[in-house]
Amino acid sequence: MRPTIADVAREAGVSKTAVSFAFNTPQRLSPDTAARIRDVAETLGYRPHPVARMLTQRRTMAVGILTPQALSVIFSNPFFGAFSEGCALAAEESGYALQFISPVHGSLVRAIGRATVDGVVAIGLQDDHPEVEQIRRAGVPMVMVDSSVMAGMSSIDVDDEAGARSAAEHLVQLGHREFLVLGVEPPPPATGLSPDGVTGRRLRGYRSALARAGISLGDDRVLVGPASVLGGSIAFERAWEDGLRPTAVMAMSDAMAVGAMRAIGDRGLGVPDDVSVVGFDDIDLAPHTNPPLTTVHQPTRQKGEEAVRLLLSLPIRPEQGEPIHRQLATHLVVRGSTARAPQSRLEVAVAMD
Amino acid sequence: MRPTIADVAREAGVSKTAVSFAFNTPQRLSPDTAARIRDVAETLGYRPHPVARMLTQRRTMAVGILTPQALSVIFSNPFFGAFSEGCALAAEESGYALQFISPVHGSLVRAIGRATVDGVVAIGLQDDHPEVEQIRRAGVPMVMVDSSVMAGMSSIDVDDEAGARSAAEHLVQLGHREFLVLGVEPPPPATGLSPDGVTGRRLRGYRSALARAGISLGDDRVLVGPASVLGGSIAFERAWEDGLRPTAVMAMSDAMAVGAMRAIGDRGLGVPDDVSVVGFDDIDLAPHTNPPLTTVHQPTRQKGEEAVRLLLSLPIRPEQGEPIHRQLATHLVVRGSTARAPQSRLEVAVAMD
DNA sequence: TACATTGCCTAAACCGGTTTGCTAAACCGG
DNA sequence: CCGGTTTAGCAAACCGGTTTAGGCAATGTA
Repeated sequence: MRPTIADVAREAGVSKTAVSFAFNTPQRLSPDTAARIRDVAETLGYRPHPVARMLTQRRTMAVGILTPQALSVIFSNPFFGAFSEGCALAAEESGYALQFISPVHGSLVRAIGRATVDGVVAIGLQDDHPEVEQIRRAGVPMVMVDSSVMAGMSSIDVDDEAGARSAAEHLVQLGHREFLVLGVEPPPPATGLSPDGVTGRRLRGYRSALARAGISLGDDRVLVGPASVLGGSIAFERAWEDGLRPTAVMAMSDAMAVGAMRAIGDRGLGVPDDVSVVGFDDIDLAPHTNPPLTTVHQPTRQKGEEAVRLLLSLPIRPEQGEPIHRQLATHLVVRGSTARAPQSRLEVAVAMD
Repeated sequence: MRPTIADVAREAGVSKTAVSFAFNTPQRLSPDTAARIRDVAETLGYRPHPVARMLTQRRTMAVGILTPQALSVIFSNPFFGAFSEGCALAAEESGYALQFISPVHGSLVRAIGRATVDGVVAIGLQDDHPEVEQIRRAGVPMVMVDSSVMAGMSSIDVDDEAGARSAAEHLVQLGHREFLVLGVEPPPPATGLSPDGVTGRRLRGYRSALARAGISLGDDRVLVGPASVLGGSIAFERAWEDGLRPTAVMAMSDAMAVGAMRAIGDRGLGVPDDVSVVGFDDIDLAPHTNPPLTTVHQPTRQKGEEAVRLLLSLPIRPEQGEPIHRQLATHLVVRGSTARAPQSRLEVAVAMD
């Protein structure tokens, strides 16, 4: 049986209070009493029970990272890894632990109900997510990342639209006219593509750059899928089977971009000679893909860091104080996966055989 | 103020017990009483306090993943991402949450002391880690992953030695004689390289294959560094500056292998024409690096899954029952980063200019 | 009619700590 | 030697739930 504070008190011949003091405010005890209590505790192998501590102190010293997707889906997404790293950095430097909150049996509300955290960083939650309102009512301080701006909630974002625009401009300048967009699919409970979500914002960026060049991007040229290598290659395959023959692919995640490159290669085409590909995120491995990936850089780690820092600076009572919104910059990084558009569609067709 | 069970009880005109029943064992209440209590709770916005619940039920429904490294270091390691994914899969299917436990101010014991988990999966803990004994005494059920076998502790491992051996054999068959090993550095508190740790086991594998070919691998040809792209390139640079001119690099992590390939490229050499590189792990992106990485595959996700499953099947009292050890297989995956050794050392020297 | 059973609900103890309010002894200057 | 201040430590209340051990009617049984 794990020893409790009462065991230590009995063994040391003092009150529970004294034992508590010995650990938390030793200066309220005579030095030798404190030392004796610590000794007894040590030999008994006593450690204050963290849960009991949380209950009385009314804080957990943990921040939660809430995602609408199952953890088993997102952990190997390098973007999420980098984001978590940033969160961890800021949390650790303030002595906070990190807890991941993901849907329990599909319910985020239930998950948040059983989470023992002092605050929550929510990433990728769509505003039309049916549970946001309930989550907000939970009364936990919260920072939204990569969501649409919500009333009363602080947020951290990046300039998705500008980033996407620069990607599309780059391709337009290279002479491309036939585009395919691979979007990140919102998790199940969402009904569709919110124009204010990340996917919507990036799409707007792509479209505005293309429009300026007189190109209109039909909805049939926008495919969505999970943000993974597999998701990217499946989406490209589907587009191909639908008869689309793009010379340029704009993926909203580097993982999808890599998947697209693979699918393109499987079709016997070359990147960037036959098809150009540009990603989004600029993950650590982007410079080392084959070919090196042209992509929109976003400060992913910094995003995590700032989110947690902002969260920890928030007042305890969420109602108080104005929400703070912060937007970080993005920029295009040109590497080897983009090149001039092939001379004619014919060439592409020939290359296919 | 967050409503408590007492508030609901008062409002509904029943006892706290009744409210508790309404949520946990409604069949002990008349249907309409239960319904009325739930209604009141709903309008008050009551949710049972998770910490209080943990305290009375003596369980947290969470499993901890313990790493000797700071989270801000490992989250963007794709290997760890995949491992976590496996853990998350097994945890989620049993309704458990996942918590990450990393050193607090350098102390793992302190970290484990404040962790509210029902069990721990410890990954990469060296047996000579000064705190293992204390951790064990914490009395939490625990499964060790990628550690040396410890008395009384269940464990999940992969066949590191065989994997490493197959990598070295492959290179020997390609005619290589000059090797460089890039090892994974154990985290700070460890004193040195334990022969029983992962690094030690893999090293043994490399050496045994080389020895069979009459090649001895001196300690000066084994460099260690952090398991990251940067760690790999720095380690290779150091070796090069020390005058080493290997034709084959064996890295104990894919991230390091990628870093080495980059450093090799920076020196004006080509992979695999001038230098062959083989990694370890087979991360998702390994097929998509430039060139595609030859590497030792290990079932990383499965390792996480099995670790959590084993943990959850363990008896509550750690002393009871025989510890279970399980070893998963590894195998070499040959891709494009390895080739026949260059004809002579001279060629390499020429290529340098 | 007396007695056991069942259904519904409660008071109080408990989980393992922290915090508040207080007391008794030691200490202090005058 | 006295009143006032520290110092050292304690008992009890508290955090917010769950669980145990009944209590009280209504129902079933002899």
